[in-house]
Amino acid sequence: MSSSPAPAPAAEPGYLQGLNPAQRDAVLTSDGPVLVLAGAGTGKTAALTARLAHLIATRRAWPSEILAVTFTNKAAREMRERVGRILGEGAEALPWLGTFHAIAAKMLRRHAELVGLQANYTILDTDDQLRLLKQLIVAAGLDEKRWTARALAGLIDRWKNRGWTPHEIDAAESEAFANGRGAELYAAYQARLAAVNACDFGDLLLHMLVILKRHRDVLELYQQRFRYIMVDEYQDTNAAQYLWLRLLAQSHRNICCVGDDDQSIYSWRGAEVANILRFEHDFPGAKTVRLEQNYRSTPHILAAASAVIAHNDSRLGKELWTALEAGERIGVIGVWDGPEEARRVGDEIEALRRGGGSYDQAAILVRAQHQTREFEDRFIAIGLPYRIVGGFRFYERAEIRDALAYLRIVHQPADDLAFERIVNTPKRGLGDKAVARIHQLARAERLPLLLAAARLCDTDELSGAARKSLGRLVGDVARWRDLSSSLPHAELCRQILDESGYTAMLQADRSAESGGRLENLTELARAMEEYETLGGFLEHVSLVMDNDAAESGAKVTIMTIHAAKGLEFDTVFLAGWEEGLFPSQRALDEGGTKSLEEERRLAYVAITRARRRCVILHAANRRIYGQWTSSIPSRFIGELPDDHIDAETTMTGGESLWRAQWSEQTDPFADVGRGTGRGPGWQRAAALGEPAARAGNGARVVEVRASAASFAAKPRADMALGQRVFHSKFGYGAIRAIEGNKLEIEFEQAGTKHVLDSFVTPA
DNA sequence: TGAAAATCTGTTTTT
DNA sequence: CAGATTTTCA
Repeated sequence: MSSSPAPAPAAEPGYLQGLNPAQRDAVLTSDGPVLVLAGAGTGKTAALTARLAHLIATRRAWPSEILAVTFTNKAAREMRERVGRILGEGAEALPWLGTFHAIAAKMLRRHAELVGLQANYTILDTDDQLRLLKQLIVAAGLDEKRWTARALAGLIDRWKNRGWTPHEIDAAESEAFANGRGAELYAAYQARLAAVNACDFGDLLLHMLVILKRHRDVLELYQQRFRYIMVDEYQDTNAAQYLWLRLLAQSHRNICCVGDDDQSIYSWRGAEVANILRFEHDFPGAKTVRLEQNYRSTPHILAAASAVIAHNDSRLGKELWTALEAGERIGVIGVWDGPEEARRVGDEIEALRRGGGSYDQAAILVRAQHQTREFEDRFIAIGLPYRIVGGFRFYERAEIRDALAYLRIVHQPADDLAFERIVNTPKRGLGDKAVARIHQLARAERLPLLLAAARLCDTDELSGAARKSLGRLVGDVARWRDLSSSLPHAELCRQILDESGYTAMLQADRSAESGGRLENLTELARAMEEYETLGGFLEHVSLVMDNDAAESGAKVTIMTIHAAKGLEFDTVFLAGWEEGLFPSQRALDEGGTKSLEEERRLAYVAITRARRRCVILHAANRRIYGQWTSSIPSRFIGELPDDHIDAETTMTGGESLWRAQWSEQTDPFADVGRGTGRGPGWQRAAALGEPAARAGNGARVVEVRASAASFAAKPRADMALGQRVFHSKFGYGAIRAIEGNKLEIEFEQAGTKHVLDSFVTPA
């Protein structure tokens, strides 16, 4: 930092300065297996980074001889930057620092042929994967409603996480899908993937695992190369990753795993806490280092978090301590309902702001993504700047995926899924029958769809128009492929979008969103400019799905607890601590103790994100799938020690039970809602005139009084001639005529349409 | 064939 | 309740 020379005792390298004895131990124990148990906020990343720097600075290994694995792209990026800062330039070239998936993808490009792929294989996203599985399920003569693609995808993913190839699935496992046909479908799926030269996420790891197992020479190559192996977030590794590491570490045995069993929150994704619990057994002679001094949180926060996690049984056990001042107790606030929760948090944040705090020092952490909505609504209303992490991702938008499909088919002609996606987008008169023909020929001749399509154009099987249109598409793709070697790919992308008619299609679309879509495509082409090759860009897209586009300005962060792992904020609001929401109903229903313990670890992660202040909220009533439900505070709140909390219940919240009881009895229509699971908030909704309140049979509640016929034809009170309205698809418009509940609306963009009143809102 | 209406379905968490 | 999917109608 300072420009003055380092003080006298600095015979030691800079990267050790500021490290405590335990951290030093972790850094300097370079050889042999090491397990670093790093509690929350104990300077794990600092130690890990210093260790990496140490290995390089002392010439124990070249940067290219170190395998450093992280779980997120963000963590990898951060580590690269920090090592770079310590070592100056040169560390930029840490070729084997990255996520498991990115590293596996890189290796697999080199050895693809060993598992029947070509080096330019496509990495499928979830959408493509589901589409493919659906086709297979239908082809197998199964009812796709009973046996969903989603379920099969989940199952196959689990198998891959465990490192099992199709023939390793035993009958009992296979039983889990379609009466024992699981393994058969898994095998068919893998065959299809190979045929279209593609693999899914799980395959990146599994294929490489298979290669390392079967090909001694490849294994030895990497065993020799990686003198040192470092793994971050070891508690989150799955079986396949574990087997991978064990194979690679065999020769040099210099493996250092950093993790915290109390922060293991990804078992649903195949992570096995057991990996960290049995490290010493797997690597005999392993040294264990515990990082227990916490630099992040106040004693109150730490004590509360420790008390909660102490309720878990299977732990390695750590005792965190801090030298910081006591600070504020944890706030526990009970409110009436979701909207009040959002209002309350908004108020608190504004108060913080008035007290000189900045918005970006505060975060709201939720259990499930849908909880963000309540806050978003409120913050829009009061104009509080916020940012939601996660949720809709750029590369998942339809127009982006369409554009990518065009690029994919140009890059990799066997990519049938990409072909299917674009063959009639934009519309070019190639309907079901034409596509079916192509499929037919492809299957018969064992050709990729694109080639089959080309072949089909030479026959007279298709009608004139379809044939001409298909011929044009096939020709275009061929031309774009030629162009791809000479044209910068961002330019190629723009050209493809124009020439395919995609841009024109969006321009012709007068709906409210089309403008944004065009902008997204411009942005896509711009993003491509940062990549050397088309293949490199496509790989980036599939591997780096994160969307933290450098948001500028001070904003409050709203995100899930999972997304918050590894982050810290001065003030943290933990919303929705109610039974059924957190811990989630699902964890309570299935999974038993194991998943409850995982929920508790999630609670631990949540609390330990806070530096100075942590506020936990719970609401007495919440609307779930549009139904009001009353709820009780989370058991985790009960596990917080009294000495470290300040509990506060708002008047309305405190009344909740009484009020619920009372209104159920006196409400004249109570029987309407009885047995439908509707909570006490129901008549609140009705009283406010929300048209959404419905009885269990789907009829409007008001209908109890009015006859169905008269109600159905009754025009909405808020709709009058000339009224300006908004339609989610057509945008803004004005009512030209009203006929019962049917409206004739002249839209500003989309022209005149006939629409039911329930589809528009007053603007 | 496409758009509008009815019907279904689902809620953790993500590389 | 909202988004996706399926069915219906012009």
